[in-house]
Amino acid sequence: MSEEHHPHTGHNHNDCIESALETAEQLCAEQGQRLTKVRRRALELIWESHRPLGAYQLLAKLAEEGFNSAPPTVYRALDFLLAAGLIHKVESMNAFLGCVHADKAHKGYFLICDECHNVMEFDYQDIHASLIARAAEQDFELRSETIELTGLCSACKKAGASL
Amino acid sequence: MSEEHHPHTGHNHNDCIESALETAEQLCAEQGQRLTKVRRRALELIWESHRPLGAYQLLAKLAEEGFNSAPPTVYRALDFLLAAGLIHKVESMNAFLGCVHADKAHKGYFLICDECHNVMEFDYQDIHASLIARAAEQDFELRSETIELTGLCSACKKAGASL
DNA sequence: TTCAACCTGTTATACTATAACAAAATAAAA
DNA sequence: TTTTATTTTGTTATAGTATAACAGGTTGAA
Repeated sequence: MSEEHHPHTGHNHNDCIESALETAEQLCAEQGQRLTKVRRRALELIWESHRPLGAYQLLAKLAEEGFNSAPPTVYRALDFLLAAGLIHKVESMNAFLGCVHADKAHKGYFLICDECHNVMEFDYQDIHASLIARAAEQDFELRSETIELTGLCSACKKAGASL
Repeated sequence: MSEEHHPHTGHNHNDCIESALETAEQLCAEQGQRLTKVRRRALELIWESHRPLGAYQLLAKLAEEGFNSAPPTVYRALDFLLAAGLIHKVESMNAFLGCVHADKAHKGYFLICDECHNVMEFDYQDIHASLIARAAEQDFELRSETIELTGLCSACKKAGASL
């Protein structure tokens, strides 16, 4: 596979994928979870995509490689990866994204570009704290947070301005 | 219709519905938008439900009342109401909820109970400001926010504790 | 009244996700 | 090592969510 540079951050995405997979192996080993072939490959394919990947897109890729091509195959793999905290689901897109902080418990907050559909994950303690405080005022016990912000990313803003 | 009291806030929900409908009429009139029969009734049915209502649940209710019962009917009404800011979509539930502040532009932030599936809308300027600031740091121009928090509401927490 | 814009009817289909049960693989116990 | 229990995968079917495309009707303005 050739080196790829992520359009927005300019990092080497291959390194990302590798390190994500290593982390996943470790994490599963520690917790006695099995990162089977299909689960591992699903995670890798999700990471190889710069954008969130839909379940059926993933299914098609897996099918090309000889994996079973019925929906339950991919949804099971996704359920496993979600439960293990290795990926996130972007609810507003019905799509899945590699989690950049799989090694520590965290919530996924996303910036989603309307133009290029790239997604940046960010993690912010101050926002998290505000949300918890807000919920507590209503006597609400917070369990999970879906924070998905859409708009224009830096690159697309520049591209739009130059038209 | 009999008086109903909202399970969580104890308010008279009928008053809510009435005032929501009035606001909707006004808003549409001001903006030269047509609140047609099916749109009006859809909005009313969404308000009559204490919980977010799925598109096909809404479709069934409309069909019972003699409206056309094909999916585009309900999705068109929903699209209109969403665009007018009269309802919100709860992405993590694929369901729709009356907007409590239709008269002023705002983002919908939700507390969703895992047990009873009731949803509370809240509106918080400090969180909004934090999110904008966070996005700006990434040179990201914010357009819309999806904030959906799940957990246990006050009532269900008490019910659970007494088991 | 004629036109243009908008709204609705209708059929078909695409996309997203899960139920239910059978078969195979793996891990642990005997 | 054989048996047993548990987990994972295969397979078929179906449920649930959403839109495309085009025809027909309504509304309001020119």
